[in-house]
Amino acid sequence: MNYEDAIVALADPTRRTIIDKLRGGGLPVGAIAEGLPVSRPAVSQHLRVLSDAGLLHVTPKGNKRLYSIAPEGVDSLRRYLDSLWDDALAAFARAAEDQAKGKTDE
Amino acid sequence: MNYEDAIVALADPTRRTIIDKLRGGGLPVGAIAEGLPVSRPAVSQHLRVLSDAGLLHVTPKGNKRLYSIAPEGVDSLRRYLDSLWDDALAAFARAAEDQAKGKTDE
DNA sequence: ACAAATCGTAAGCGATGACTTACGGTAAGT
DNA sequence: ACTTACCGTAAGTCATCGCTTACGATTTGT
Repeated sequence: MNYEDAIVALADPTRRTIIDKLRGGGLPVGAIAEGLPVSRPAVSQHLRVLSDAGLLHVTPKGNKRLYSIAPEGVDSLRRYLDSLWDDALAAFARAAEDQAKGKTDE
Repeated sequence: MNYEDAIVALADPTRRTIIDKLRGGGLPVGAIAEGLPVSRPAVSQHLRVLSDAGLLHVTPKGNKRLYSIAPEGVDSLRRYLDSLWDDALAAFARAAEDQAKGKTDE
């Protein structure tokens, strides 16, 4: 999906700890909220943001709702950073080369 | 450095367009602000945030100041997402396996 | 059928953040 | 030396965001 929503979603520290809790696998809302310093509705709101950003999958399981990390969402961000990484390295190499050629001014 | 500051810095759309402008190489503040819908001081503030996050290098060049992307900062975020990507894939595979084994409930 | 559990949503509040204008400071040009 | 260009910082304003409490909906258990 669009990496822009994903990066905004991951900018919040509470949402990152939620994501970290889901690294081992899917969890219902109650288990996610357990131990967190915020209320359960707050967690629900965070889960909404993460889902809208394409970072989470939701599977209704009877009474509960299982949230799990969506690999595709993570991958969209990964690809953005990879392209940024490539360009940054290329620009850095070019700058170093210019520096070696004595192009300190211009 | 710490990927947390980096992800917060990249969450802002204006800061992302600034980063995009620097993909080709270092630029002074004036050139960066040119064409942007915000004032030059606003750009300066954004550059400060990006620098503090370890995403930019600053090289004073006489009158001007050249800002360029710091590959190390981008890499810190890349590593975080790679680890998240690995865990997400593993959890996904495990969930698919459990599903195949008929563990739909429990 | 009734009670309890699980969860999402609405409304309201306080804090953070992005922006503007105004100003000061340093380097380059004449 | 004086002016101009380039840039960072301070102060203040306005919108956005994360949080809480209160409530409603749906599902499970008795």
